[in-house]
Amino acid sequence: MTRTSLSREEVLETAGALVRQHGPAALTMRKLAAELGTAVTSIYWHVGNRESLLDALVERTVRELGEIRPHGRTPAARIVSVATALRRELRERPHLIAMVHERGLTERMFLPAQQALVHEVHRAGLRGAAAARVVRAVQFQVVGHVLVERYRERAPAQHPGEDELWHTAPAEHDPALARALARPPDPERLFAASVRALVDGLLAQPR
Amino acid sequence: MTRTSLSREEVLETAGALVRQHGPAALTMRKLAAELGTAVTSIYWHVGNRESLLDALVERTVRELGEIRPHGRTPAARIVSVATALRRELRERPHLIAMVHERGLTERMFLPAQQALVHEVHRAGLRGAAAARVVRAVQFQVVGHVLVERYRERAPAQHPGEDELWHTAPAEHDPALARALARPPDPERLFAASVRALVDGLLAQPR
DNA sequence: ACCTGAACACCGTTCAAGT
DNA sequence: ACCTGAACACCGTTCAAGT
Repeated sequence: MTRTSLSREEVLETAGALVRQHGPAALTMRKLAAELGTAVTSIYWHVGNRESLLDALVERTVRELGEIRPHGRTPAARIVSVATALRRELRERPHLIAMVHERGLTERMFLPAQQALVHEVHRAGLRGAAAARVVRAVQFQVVGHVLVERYRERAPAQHPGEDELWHTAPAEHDPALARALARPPDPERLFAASVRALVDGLLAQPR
Repeated sequence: MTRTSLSREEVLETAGALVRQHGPAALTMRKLAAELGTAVTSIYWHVGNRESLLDALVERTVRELGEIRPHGRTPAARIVSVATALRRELRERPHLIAMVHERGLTERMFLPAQQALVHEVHRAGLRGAAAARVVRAVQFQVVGHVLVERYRERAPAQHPGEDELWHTAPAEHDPALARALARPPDPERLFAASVRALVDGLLAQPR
């Protein structure tokens, strides 16, 4: 059983599918070769080695990140809409962030959202270093939040029997607070509220 | 050359040192055995396997996390001081966060700071779900920020020749903004400003 | 230009055998 | 109770040999 000749494109395609489904750790050269129906060593001819294969994969995924169109009336609302859109883009590619960071492409990944943010922050009347600060703060906030969210999702059981631990200090006298903290957070709402607060706070700060 | 009999304690100690210096990926059972001067298989008798060795390491590090004492005058300042202290604790254990998350111990790691935060948020006059939201938002903010910071530090070159990419849109007419964004951010100051803005925004939100 | 299998140096883990 | 080496199934990568 022979197969049509292998191409770099096909290697990337198949590797990408494996990463999307099972994460980068599950991408072994041998499994990839099996999937492709070739000898392991053929892959090396096309993509060099595992590391540069992943590099190429990340490159391509980053390029895929769509342009971001803000919407909303107030400057704050428009900035929040950019954050929300960025979060969605990142969550659609669950393995991207970590891979991007490991390769030093964080700034590059930030770009589409950054341009939109710069525009909106400018519209909000901020200039220079103050404007840059807002842009950066929002970027860090979004990426950080998505990272924590993803970690929490992958995590098993979470909070092993820590209900008891809550019965301390002020939480005792505020059962609604204790209950709220015992429940797992709703990341979507938490994200919206946090970004909103961050942006409000930043725009209110002295310049 | 024989050695005094191995103990679980000694295995954890040595493994911990290796992880602190070179990260969890560098901890191989064989290197650890070499370090300890025993056969690889001896380790298995004491700690089961690599995974439970790492579990134990994380357990112990989480327990090490110190209590957090807020300071400052205003409620906002005190909450920010908790965030800052938590950030410091986490940065002192650079490999902890990822390992904690992978093991579903996020909530546990949050605990010391959480208790302090609950107390301060209560003092600020918040109750119930609104208080919980502030606590969670600050926790996510801190952990997320530290994660992004760490990724950036480990990253190589960062922003490969993207100065040009900046010469677009509004940045063109605001050279101070363009310059500020071209420079790598100062994470310490960015963190302080972000947390401050977040807390201000949260405390100002309608309840 | 492209593909191959053999071989090397590394992993984590199991197991029967030692004391 | 504790330690050992041999062995197994996996890695990524190199290389000489094929077409």
